[in-house]
Amino acid sequence: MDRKPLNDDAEELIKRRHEQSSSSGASPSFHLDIPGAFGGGVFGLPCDAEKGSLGFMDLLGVQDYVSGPAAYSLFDLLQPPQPPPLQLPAQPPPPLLSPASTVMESSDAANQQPPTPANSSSLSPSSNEGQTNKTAGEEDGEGEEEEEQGNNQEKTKKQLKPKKKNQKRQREPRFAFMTKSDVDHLDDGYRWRKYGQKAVKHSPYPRSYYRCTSAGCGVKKRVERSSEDPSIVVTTYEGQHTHLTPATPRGSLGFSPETATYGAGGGFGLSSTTSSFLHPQSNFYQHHQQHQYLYGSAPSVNTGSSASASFISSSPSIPSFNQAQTHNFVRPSALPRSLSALQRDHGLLEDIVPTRMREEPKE
DNA sequence: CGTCTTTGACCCGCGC
DNA sequence: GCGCGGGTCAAAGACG
Repeated sequence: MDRKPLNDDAEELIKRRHEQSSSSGASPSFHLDIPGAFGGGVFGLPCDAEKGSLGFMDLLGVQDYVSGPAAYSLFDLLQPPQPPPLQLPAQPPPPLLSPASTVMESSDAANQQPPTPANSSSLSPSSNEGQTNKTAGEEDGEGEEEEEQGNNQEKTKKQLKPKKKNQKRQREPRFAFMTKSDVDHLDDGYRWRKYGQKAVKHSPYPRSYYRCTSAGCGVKKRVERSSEDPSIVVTTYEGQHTHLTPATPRGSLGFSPETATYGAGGGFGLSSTTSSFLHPQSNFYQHHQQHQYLYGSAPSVNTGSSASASFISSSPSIPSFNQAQTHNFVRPSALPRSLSALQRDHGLLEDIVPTRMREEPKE
């Protein structure tokens, strides 16, 4: 499937920005203390969405950040309180809930596409991207299915897919978040199969590649530990889940789609009922308790718990998970400050998070 | 027995 | 054109 490195247009943009602003210094890291975060919601977004004042939205904010001080694109997008999509979880719920800093793909951001919750499956960036490359089913998500079916044999040889050279492959929307944890692979409720591991150039820690095991679901995620701060795990999700719940309630959360609200938002669902979905038994829950999530953009919300997480996203899809929260979210008064951790990260973050983003927003 | 992880090889895009 | 790095495949092994 996707073979293209993280070089989407967006990414390039990001990189450019990154270069441009590569200077900076350090920014204070965000620590979001979300009280119910881990106990209550999937991503720490407890039922009270509120707490959220920052949650996902923050991410969005970041996005803007990336795109430019100009605006809160995602924010705007999300603004209209949309009915919580209760259906497809488009985005994989990152173990943490509140994304702190998100970097959206510039292209998307620019387009400001409203996140379509329901469309999770089609997360298409509706705009152009989708068509451009995705044509023949090269996509991760749906495309994969086709490939698998039809090309299995051919594939045997390993990726032979003739791809059009002219077209650059577009990657699915991606978003990354950082978590402070001892565990690399956080259980986010979905089932993932590890399909590769690679050494990361600037990091002593390898990067692991996972794919959602659900049939037809091409969501992928990469997990990498920050070289600078081994305690930080950077997880990048790519694509949107085409199924409601974790593929198989096998080990993770054994909840059914119907009950899982977390899926509602498209992944990060933070619906008010979210809390119900976390079972104390679930690994997820445990993780929350054990890990700290760093929120890059979060101004201090805080409250009680000590969870910190940073979120970075480079995809338009992200919004999807926001939606759930959309109705409750509050526009962060302040842009994401900076992710100290991110700044240091040289791995995925580099690709995904523009330096600028990591820095303090300067106006 | 089925599923998942590990691991080496291969392919691709990009920079030089 | 070449080399590098990233991403993916798939066989083999490990595990429950």
